[in-house]
Amino acid sequence: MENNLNDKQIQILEVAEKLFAEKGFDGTSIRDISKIANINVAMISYYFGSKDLLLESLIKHKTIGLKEQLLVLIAENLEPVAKINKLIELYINRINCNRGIYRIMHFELTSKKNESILKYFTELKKANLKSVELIIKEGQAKGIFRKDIIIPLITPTIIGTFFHFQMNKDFYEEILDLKTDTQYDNFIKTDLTKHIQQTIKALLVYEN
Amino acid sequence: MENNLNDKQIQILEVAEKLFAEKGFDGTSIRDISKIANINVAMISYYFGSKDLLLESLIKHKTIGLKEQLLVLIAENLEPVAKINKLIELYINRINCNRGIYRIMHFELTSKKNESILKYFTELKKANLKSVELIIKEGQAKGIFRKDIIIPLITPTIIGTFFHFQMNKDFYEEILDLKTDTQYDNFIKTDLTKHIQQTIKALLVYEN
DNA sequence: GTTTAAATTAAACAGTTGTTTAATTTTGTC
DNA sequence: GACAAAATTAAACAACTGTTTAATTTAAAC
Repeated sequence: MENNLNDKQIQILEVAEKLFAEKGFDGTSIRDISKIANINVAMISYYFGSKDLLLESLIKHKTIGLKEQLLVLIAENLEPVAKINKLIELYINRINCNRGIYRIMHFELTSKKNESILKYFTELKKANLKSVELIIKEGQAKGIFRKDIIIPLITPTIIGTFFHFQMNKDFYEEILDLKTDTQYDNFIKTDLTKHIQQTIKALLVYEN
Repeated sequence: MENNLNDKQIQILEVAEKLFAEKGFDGTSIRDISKIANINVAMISYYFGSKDLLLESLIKHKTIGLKEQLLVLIAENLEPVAKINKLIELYINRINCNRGIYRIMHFELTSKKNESILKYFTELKKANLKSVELIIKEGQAKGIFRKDIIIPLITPTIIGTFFHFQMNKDFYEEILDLKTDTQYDNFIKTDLTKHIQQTIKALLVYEN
């Protein structure tokens, strides 16, 4: 919760995020980090206490603000479908801008059983789920969305689709002929986002 | 491709899969493996050459047969929707039975740039995509499926949804009140599978 | 300018890592 | 039972791991 991070600490976190995302938490040594960040190894222990606590700081540093973003969205006066679409955009954009950390969150946190950070995550996920629930129930009350839906399974479809795509970046770049990073980013922002929105809409509104 | 693995080698792979899935590739030492598998450390190098080659053997050992399974499915005489549903079931079942290895595939293989194994995977994915393509185009030809769909994005939705769910097992167990492993497995086999099938069907058949 | 705290450093620490060695045991073949 | 190949072992290897130490430099406060 504390934000007392100086520039040097943030710089270290930046490097750590990049390396953790590239090579995994265990695959990255604090000497790797210190070398690229151009600092002494001891500085990491000095600032963060340990490698584990460094990860904890990193995650907290990168996830603050998400809850607020969701609350703003919910308060907006939008049609249910438009609201869901905006939620999807928000998720994709958020994850896309913080590729590194979200990847770490998925991969490392299932094995690492750091009690403190695990609780933090559960709370984050619960808040997310509550937001999605609110939006969908609003749509259901208005008679626009189906009612035979398991709401907690909506998020896996949104985030899971995006994640699987990101996870297989090289493959989809080849298959979809996305030659540059800009093309790839564009595809995410237009086609992939639309695909997910279309999917969720079809699922929610579909009437047989 | 070679199947000349004796019982002891397979036993080692079994243990390795379990540990890699639990603690990651880098998080698992060959001593961890040898201890649990009740063998000498040197046996791993003796049988597989190195830790990297052990992973390679493991992956190849666990993915043989997938391509054939898909070909059988395609040849079946089924309605397009039924075929897609069966494809989804096949994916989920396959991944569910090999949780460990699929998790490794996603997390480790993006960082490890083992040329040989990466090529193997690309080929596997291409074969998968081709199968999906065949089924969907069949449905399109019959006028049942929409034609404005980016087919390569179907797989991410199927597998991504499932994966994200698996990745957050503890969370969903709590949220959905799944108290035992049997309940959890049951939920996957019924509700989650149905959710994904419903999602894909809505996406493919939906007419606005 | 002196004093005090913070920042930074190189070196050392004790474990662990993947791998190799060389010796020994087990197994199969004749 | 003798021989050769395969399997198994304990020990050693050098490199790397996260962390701590104690000394030194820098910055801030007075």
